Amino acid sequence: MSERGGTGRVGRPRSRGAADDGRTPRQEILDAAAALFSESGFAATSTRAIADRVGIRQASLYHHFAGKDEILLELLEASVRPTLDVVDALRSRAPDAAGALHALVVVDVGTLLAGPLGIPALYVAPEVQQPRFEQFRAHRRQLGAVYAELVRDVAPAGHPVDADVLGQVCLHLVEMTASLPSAPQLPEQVAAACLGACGVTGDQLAAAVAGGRAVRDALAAPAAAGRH
Amino acid sequence: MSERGGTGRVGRPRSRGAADDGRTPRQEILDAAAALFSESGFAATSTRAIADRVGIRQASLYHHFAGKDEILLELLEASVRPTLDVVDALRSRAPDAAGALHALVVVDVGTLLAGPLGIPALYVAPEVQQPRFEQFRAHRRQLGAVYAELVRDVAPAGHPVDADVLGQVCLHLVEMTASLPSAPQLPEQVAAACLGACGVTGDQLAAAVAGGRAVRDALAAPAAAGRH
DNA sequence: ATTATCTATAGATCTATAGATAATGC
DNA sequence: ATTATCTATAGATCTATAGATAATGC
Repeated sequence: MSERGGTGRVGRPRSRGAADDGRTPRQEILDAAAALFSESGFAATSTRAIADRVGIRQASLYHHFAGKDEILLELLEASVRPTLDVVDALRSRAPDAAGALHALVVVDVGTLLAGPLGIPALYVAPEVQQPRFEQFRAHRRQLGAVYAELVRDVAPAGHPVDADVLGQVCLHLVEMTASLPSAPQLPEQVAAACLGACGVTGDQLAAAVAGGRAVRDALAAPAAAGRH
Repeated sequence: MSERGGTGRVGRPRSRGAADDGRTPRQEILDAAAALFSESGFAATSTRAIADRVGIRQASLYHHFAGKDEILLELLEASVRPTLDVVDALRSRAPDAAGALHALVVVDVGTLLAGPLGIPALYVAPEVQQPRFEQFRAHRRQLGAVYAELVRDVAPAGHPVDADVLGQVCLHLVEMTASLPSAPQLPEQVAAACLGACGVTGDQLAAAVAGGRAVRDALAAPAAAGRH
């Protein structure tokens, strides 16, 4: 519908010609910034470096973003939004808390592994704790609250770890996964580690794995129908 | 032996008089830098800000450190050195791998909680992954190797999480603890979570807790004697 | 003489704005 | 007319060095 006129695109051409995949300039900037933030850190990455990597001039960034903060904020939000979008459907379809926790971890890890791998490492960076990124942190807290609730129902009575601590533990384990060397079934492994931390191992763990798989299967098909 | 002359100290006095605790200027700088790095991040903290906090001029930092990198490197090293120093004695006194892992986690978490709480969050920061901090990363890897070995002997056959993954999991859990709100018995809680992730819960966990405590008790007294 | 600080500053950034330019769209 | 880019640049940093200064130590 928009690909009418042919080759040309609106606006002054770039001096270094645009290497054209389908990405919008905005997406090119996000990709370049994600790579550089992961390599060098947010504060150490200049707007100049981002623009160079995209192949535009430094000032041209400001046509697409108000500043560096806005770029990082969008990268952070993009890393939690897909999981938050699916969390209600997931919980409503789960047979029990352990199945829900397993499925949530698998989905969340999968989402993070699908995005730029360096982003979750920035969640705990001091920069991101500052007020200018409060919007992202509120979303992450929202996700953390879900982990906390599930964990409370999963941990057996007498388990020597507080529910609050376990919630944080699961959240962090999920987020650190993107920094790990890739391993087969990584999302499932991390889910098993989380359940273990909550005191669920052996046969109970096997049951939770099955429950988690069922939830994800249930999500795959009817979710699309439910959206209509 | 050095406190002879009385009140005065060598060198030109500070313009804002030195608020004298026992700390050396070098330690004052480390403390100020740790606080600022934790609040704002390494790259975002200027040498000016550090100097201001200490109460000296920016240029005076360079009398004590070659640059900002050296300050961070020392903070990082100070956070792993105590645990590395004790790890051999700890392993040799442990009844089994589970007891050793429990004791190691408790000691390591305790060490990190005793230092500036923001430092472990910097371990995963992109800046610290760069070659200039290789010395610290080598030490952290050394500690990580110990976790990996212990975990290999702790996890029961058929546990669905790879030993490599578990080693990283334990290391990260230990390190994230310093960012948690304080909770009673936090080091022991984290140790229990690590053992759980390795598939050890219930009675086996209780045994490991007892083993871990025995190791730490054994370390407390004879270690001092053994050093003579 | 030695030490720890100071003042001053060069050179290298880095961010964000103002305004020009070269395309397409109507 | 609208859009996406460009060029140019002001103003604000920030790091690291050079050299002066004000203490103590011998």
